[in-house]
Amino acid sequence: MKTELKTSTVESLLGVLSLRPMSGYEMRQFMEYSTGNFWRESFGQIYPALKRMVTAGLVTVEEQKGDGHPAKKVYRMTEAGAEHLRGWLGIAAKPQVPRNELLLKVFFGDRAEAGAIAMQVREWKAKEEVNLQRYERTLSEIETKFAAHPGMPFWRMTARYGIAQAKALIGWCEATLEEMQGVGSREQGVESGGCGDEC
Amino acid sequence: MKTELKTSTVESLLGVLSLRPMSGYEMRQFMEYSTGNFWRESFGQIYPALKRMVTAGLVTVEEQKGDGHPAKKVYRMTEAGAEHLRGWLGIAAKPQVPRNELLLKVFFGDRAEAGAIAMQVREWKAKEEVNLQRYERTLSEIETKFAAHPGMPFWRMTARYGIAQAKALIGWCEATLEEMQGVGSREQGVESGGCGDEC
DNA sequence: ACAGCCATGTAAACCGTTACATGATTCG
DNA sequence: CGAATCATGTAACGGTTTACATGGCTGT
Repeated sequence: MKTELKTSTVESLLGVLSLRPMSGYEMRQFMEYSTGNFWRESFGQIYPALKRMVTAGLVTVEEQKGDGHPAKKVYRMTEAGAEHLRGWLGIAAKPQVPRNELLLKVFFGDRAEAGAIAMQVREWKAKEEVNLQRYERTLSEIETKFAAHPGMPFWRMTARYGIAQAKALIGWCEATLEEMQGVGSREQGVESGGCGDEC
Repeated sequence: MKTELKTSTVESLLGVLSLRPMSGYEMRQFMEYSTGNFWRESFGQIYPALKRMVTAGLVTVEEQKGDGHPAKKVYRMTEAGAEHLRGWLGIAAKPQVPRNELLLKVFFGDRAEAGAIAMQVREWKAKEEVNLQRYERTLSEIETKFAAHPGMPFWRMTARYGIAQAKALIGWCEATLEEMQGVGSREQGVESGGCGDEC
């Protein structure tokens, strides 16, 4: 029934518009502080997408000018848009190609200068600890400020996801750092990159 | 000192070549079963990158033909290549833009058909459980088959990362599913996508 | 014979960010 | 008056996947 979906820019914008009518500029701002930890769109994606969405009848536009601000185009989701969003919410998310540069560096850790990888793991741990605190603040903010909103339980779930993930990563960093104490990548000996006959 | 790095295709190939000389085809195969869970490259990236790497003096090529197989180009890392790899391993990994489509759907969960999101969380949990088992098999395989390899401790760390992550996600899925029992997205009432004045 | 793997490469399409261009308003 | 923010849009660039083109060898 649906033609193959390749990306979710349109759907993420519909999701935001399902909360209230907004301009493209506001949509980006909204995403930045709400879904910013797991989804964001840039203007280069948003404006062309909105144009297509109008053509497809998923949204309507209304220009607001002359009320003090610069001209603003307010988009409003149509019933067709709501249906499109519902349909998208019902189908499984496409699995994403995994790419984790830090893990790649860890994997080749014995090729690195001694201590180089451990330092990065420490830095990453510090960053995740900051993230964890932020997620926890976000969680309590969601619970207090949007207690009455029907979306609140779902927003809370996404915040808890961040918390669970951050905690797991911090734990992994600690275990990894402990193990790296006894390993010592390429202190001596392994000097040539020319590759002997290991493997 | 280093000119700005934009991507890590070249470095990932150097990492693989630091283990032993290989053809482009073999590099992809190797990545698929070793770093496949957090890093992979496609032929469309690999072959052009190898060409550039030869020009830059990071690797040398040697054509092997007439030994039964189709012609094969075996690449070997140079000392300059090893140095480049070491340099890259020493600098911090660029933070990646987060994109998690499932979380985006959870966030807009109250706009979905009742049960639609819960079903996806269940499916995701099942998938992560399969992953977890796979990571655990990988871990014991690494420990037994490569016990003597200097890279082993690092490979083991990446496997443990997968295990830690999978466990955290399974836990989150369970908590989320339990909570969704009491929520019930848009059973009745919220019919219009036209957006009232919530928010 | 045909499928499937080995092996290399190119071209097109797509996705996405960043920079640029423009201009109004607001606040210090 | 200048900087920051509001606001919309386009162009260029770069990264990545997918499909295509080619062909030999291996096993059933």
